[in-house]
Amino acid sequence: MKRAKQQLTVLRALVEADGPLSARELWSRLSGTGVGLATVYRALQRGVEEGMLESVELLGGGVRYEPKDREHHHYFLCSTCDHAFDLFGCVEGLESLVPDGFQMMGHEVVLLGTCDGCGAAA
Amino acid sequence: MKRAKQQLTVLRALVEADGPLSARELWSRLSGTGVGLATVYRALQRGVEEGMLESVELLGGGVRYEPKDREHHHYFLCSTCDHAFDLFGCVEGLESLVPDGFQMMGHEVVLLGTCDGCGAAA
DNA sequence: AGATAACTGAGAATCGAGTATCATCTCTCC
DNA sequence: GGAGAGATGATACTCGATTCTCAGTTATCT
Repeated sequence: MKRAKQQLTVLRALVEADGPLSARELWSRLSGTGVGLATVYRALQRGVEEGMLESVELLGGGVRYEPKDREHHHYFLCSTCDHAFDLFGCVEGLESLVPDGFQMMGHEVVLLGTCDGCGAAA
Repeated sequence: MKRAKQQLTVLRALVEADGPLSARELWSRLSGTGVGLATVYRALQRGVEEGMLESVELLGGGVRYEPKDREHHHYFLCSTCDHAFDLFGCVEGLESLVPDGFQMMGHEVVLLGTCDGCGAAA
């Protein structure tokens, strides 16, 4: 097995994904390449430090990572396979929800349901 | 210290809160009453089993609990004090984000920023 | 009062996510 | 070819959240 550019392997997998991936999720996609979990974490941490990646937190706990160059977007979280998909576009009317005295700095929208693959299989 | 209805004490604190609380958050609000952390967890678990409570997961990891009888609502998460506040009202246009083949069963909206107290103090 | 079952608090045990360590490997530069 | 720096994989470790265990407490019923 080749050793050297494992971190690139990790970043490439992230760029090719259709949504943010958790460290474990990424690792399981790379099983077969022999990349260690520690290397995945190292690559992610370094990607964030260097500004190429950003971490996102959705419902369900874990932190996920994706390339930083994507425009503003939200996520669809499949309750069956637990995978998060990017959704481009945004919603209106959020400001009207903010109570007096509160300062809104950002927002997060997550749609829940079943994805293409899981819905078809069910 | 009286022993008997500690579980009720826990549930009452949850009903009086202005948003969902995590087990720890709830426990710290009950410090002074002598309620143990295990009792808080037991009360929460039991409340969920009996259908009085529901657990919600927001960004930031932890699970929070709130009474189940509240109407559809969303949350404002204060990045300073990390407390979640209920927001009543909802947003439009979510369906347009759903990709073909995906089935949306629900959605979650979280506004991020600083709450009344934290914003005023800053 | 006495018996019994449910409840409780404290702390130990468990679990998963993420980090640190270390010996080995690979690349680069002489 | 050899030395040194950085990268790597396996694994031990840390940390926080949650659950389990157990002995003592309290409520209920008689």
